[in-house]
Amino acid sequence: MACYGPQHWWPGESPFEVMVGAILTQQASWTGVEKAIANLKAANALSPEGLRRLPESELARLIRPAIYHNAKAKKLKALVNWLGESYGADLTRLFKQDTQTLRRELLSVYGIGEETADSIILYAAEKPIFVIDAYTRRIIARLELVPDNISYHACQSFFVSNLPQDTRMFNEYHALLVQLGKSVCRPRPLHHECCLKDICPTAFSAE
DNA sequence: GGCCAGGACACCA
DNA sequence: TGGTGTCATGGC
Repeated sequence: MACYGPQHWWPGESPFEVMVGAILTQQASWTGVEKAIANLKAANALSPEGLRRLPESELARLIRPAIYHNAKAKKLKALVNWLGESYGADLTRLFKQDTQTLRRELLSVYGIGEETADSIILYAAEKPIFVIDAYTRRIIARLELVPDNISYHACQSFFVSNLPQDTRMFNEYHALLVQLGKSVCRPRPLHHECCLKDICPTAFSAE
């Protein structure tokens, strides 16, 4: 359990940094995302206003290590423009809405899909919602807890119905799933699942 | 040199 | 509505 202890996942220094990271990490490794965020910080542009005043081409150049830089520059521009126009770039105003309203709002923004929206809600707004990513799907499919072709919503419901509604729990559980998912990529036995059972045994008793 | 990583969107049948 | 193409870096 020690090696899978508290993961301190999503190392963003601010909610806005988490939001930017959530978009940059789409189909990308975190190492590239870290470099892109470092570039934004160095350019003093890691803020809603900072990104808004940055030309899209320059923004794309700065986030180049995160791959798909042109597409993601467009998405980040859409995010900060929406934030400015709808919430005066005030994240407190955005996050004080109830979870489902916040989710609908985020999903209306170009470039934010279900996983990205849920990541923002959990890690930036710190509201209890379960993030379903490729690793999570891979693991529960391997464990035959759900059908292979399960939808995002159904997969999310599986965890929500079996876990306490606790932000820290969802945060830690998701982090552990990603760590486990990386292990599952290699031909390694699934004894790691004991870590997840340790946190919430009920999730694994429901088959 | 090839594969793949913490997705989302546009387009088409 | 579901399947497919596109985006397009960097580490291993």
